[in-house]
Amino acid sequence: MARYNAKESESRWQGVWAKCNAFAAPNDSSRPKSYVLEMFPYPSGRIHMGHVRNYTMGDVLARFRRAQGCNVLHPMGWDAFGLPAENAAREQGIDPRVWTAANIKTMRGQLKAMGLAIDWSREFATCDPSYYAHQQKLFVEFHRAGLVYRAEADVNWDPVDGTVLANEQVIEGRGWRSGALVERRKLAQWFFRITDFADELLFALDELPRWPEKVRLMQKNWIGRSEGLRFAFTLSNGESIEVFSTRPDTLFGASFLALSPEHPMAQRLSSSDPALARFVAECRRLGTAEEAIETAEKSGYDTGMTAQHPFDPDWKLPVYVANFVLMGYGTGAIFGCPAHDQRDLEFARKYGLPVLPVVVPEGIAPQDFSIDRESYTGPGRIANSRFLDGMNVEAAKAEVRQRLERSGKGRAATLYRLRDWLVSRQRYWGCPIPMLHCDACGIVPVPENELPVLLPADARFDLPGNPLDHHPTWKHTWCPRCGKAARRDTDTLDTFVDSSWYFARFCNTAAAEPVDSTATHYWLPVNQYIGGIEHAILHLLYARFFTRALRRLGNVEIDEPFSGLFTQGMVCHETYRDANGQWLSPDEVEKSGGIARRRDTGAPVEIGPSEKMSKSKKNVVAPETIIDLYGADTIRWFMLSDTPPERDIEWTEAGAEGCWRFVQRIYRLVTEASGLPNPGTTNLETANWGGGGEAAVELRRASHRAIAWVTEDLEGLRFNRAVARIYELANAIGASPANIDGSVRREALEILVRLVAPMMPHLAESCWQALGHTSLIIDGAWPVADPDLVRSDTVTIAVQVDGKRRGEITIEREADAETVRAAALGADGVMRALAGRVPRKVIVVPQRIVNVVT
RNA sequence: GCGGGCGUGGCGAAAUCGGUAGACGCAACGGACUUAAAAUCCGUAGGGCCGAAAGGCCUGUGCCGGUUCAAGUCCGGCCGCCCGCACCA
Repeated sequence: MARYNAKESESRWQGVWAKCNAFAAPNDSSRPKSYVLEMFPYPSGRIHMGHVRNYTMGDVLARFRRAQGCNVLHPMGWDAFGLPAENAAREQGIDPRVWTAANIKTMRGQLKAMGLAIDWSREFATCDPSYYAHQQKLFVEFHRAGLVYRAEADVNWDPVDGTVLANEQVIEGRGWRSGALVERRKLAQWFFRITDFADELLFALDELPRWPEKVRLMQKNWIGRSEGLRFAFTLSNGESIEVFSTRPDTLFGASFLALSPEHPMAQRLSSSDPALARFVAECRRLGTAEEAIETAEKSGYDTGMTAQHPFDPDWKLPVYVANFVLMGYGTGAIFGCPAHDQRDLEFARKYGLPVLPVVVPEGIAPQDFSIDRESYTGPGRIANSRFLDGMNVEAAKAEVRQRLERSGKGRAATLYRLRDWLVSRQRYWGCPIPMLHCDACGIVPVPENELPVLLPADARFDLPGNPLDHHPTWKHTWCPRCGKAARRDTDTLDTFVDSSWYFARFCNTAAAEPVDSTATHYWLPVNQYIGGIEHAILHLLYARFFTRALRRLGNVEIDEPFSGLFTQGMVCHETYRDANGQWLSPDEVEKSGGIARRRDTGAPVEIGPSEKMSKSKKNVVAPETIIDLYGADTIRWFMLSDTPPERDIEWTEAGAEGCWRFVQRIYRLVTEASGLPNPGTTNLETANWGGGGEAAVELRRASHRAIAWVTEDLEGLRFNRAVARIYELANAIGASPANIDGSVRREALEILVRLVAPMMPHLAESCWQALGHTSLIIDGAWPVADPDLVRSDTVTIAVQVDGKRRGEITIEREADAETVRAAALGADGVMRALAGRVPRKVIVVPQRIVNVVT
């Protein structure tokens, strides 16, 4: 019996596909287009199981769409700028270009070994000057359009990576990459005006039905839109201070004003008030230790000043500097209404300030309502508020707004949590910012005919700091406006800029312009984007912004880059530790009967929980090892089986073996089938139904049901269910009688092979050939189910007595209710359960169930 | 604290328009083939009870309660786990 030789088959078919350029996508076609994209990889060195899962899912979809007759764009590239290359240069003295190119070479080979249906002619790396040149053009265009600006701001400084970071890149007070505690610094930096699009980016989330709810919600929260009122209080020293509030309806419940310790006025006052200066310094100290924020008690410093209530000049409120007021949000100053804000309440209790409820829940008399430890933030009627009394919250908000606007003290305002995107990085291995600093002319963009600004090839990495900055000559140039000496900007762009438009460049990688509008008009938006949830905010928000910016500049016509988004789960594995608590890798461990031992010494090993594969816990399995052992189809099949794609999957050796057995099983079913008519000569009308006739019909039904189910499951990216359906069909074929009609068996086998093809493409080609075909299965159409075979003429339904299953009946699908009722009452188990009792009621749900109620 | 998601066999999971719970896979067990092993094939299987068997009965989807002829699915209240944001005015 011939075993399937995966290694031979896979390299052979990969060669055949490459030779006929099978996956090259023309930029125009009469076929409908489908753009399938997985998040492109960072060339870290080797592909890992996460990549395998990601690219397998995308590949199944790309091949499925291709079989359905689409012109499919499925490209691959490299997110190739970034710190690891620069760190390698520092640690090993390797040129980042060389390091990156070597990694790409290795990883490209590994991806090709997976048999991905990729148009490799479109491949590029973001570190290619031919890519970043266009990015520099876009930067200059953005600058001209006012979408880029330079500003001095309090920024996040990552002391380990030695660079600033955007807000999105600070996770729990730490740098997203280094994990170092982020410090605040005041620096002049470049920003993208993403806040210009805050409303668009927020509201358009509702028009992305094929995005996960979770991601949309995360983006919504990140943008953090709140509507309210900005208005001023007059202080006892004659100055005025502006606050922002979403609850102007509670203005008569105010009992204090509070400024952020970083507020300019607090800073100024502290210069003549040493006690305040000490308080501000203390807040700053605690502020950076992020763990402290969580538990930090509210505290404040009474400035001794008072503020006039906007509606009553005789009502004076104390003015504090308080540790819980943030300078980075709103105006850095608030009015405190303790009864209706928990933070204000805690503050008021500590300093003995009044707590006056002004919103009273419906049905409670104002005098019966008081606040103890919990503030009240629900709806209700306004009380204790003069002209607002009796109104509901919304009406009171509107009334306060109108009065303050009329008196010129305030105006409606919408605030966002979202900040502009800081894109400067004090690093070498990135896209140079094409800007010059001239003492006479100020900031001057590099003229287009001098682009690209190339990275110097002779940078030194043995000095601390930014290599571009301490390069002896690179930054010195001449100002294109006045001709005098000027300095290049020595910062490079955040690498998230590189990945914010690569999907548009894929549409035409040879275009003279950054974005070919004809090609993007044809291909964009991406029909299905697939990647990890870790980019829910970062990359996906930036790419959405970039697309809108490109549209504003006339480069693209769409608002949203990705009409469908799928976030796949991680790949996990059991963890192992020896008696000393040292982590062990799976290949150092031998398992039998649930007990694990060291392979070398036989010493016992403790099996830990399954966690995301990571080098630190050594629970990694290298994809190339598995491909080498079983082939790409086996690893692909594993990634699709059992676990829903959005959940974390656990890699197990036993599961991989099971997949390998199935590969062999399919091959055996195909190669051991006998009595098959030649391809194209089957005749299902005149098939010989004698002998195994009933079985033949059953097999045809199983085959066509499989088509219907697998098609539906692939449409919904429910790969695990599609896999289960394919197992069922294989089981049905295996269980069918040996003498079954050859035409029927051929039909079943061909359907099986075609359904398997997007998932295990090499095996499918080999089987297709073994079935006598000379064409490639990748050129075959997706099978279509015969509806008459999908639905059978009879149905088997359960019969319940008082809600408990007591029997089942098989009956004509279209039988009327009376017939079903009679059959149900006559069923064995039903008669027994009734034991002569007369049913009170019989509920018949056609084609589903019968329930007999006594 | 706020927001979201999830709790189903030994394990991954199906069943979401309320209608036979556990499809399919992994692991396990029994058997066949084999000198033996591998590979393969057949069979068993939520738990419990009755029965020689065929089969039957009870019970079961985190817990408590409700709606319904019927609840894994809907509603109310708990418990547990995971994720995101976190003093955002």
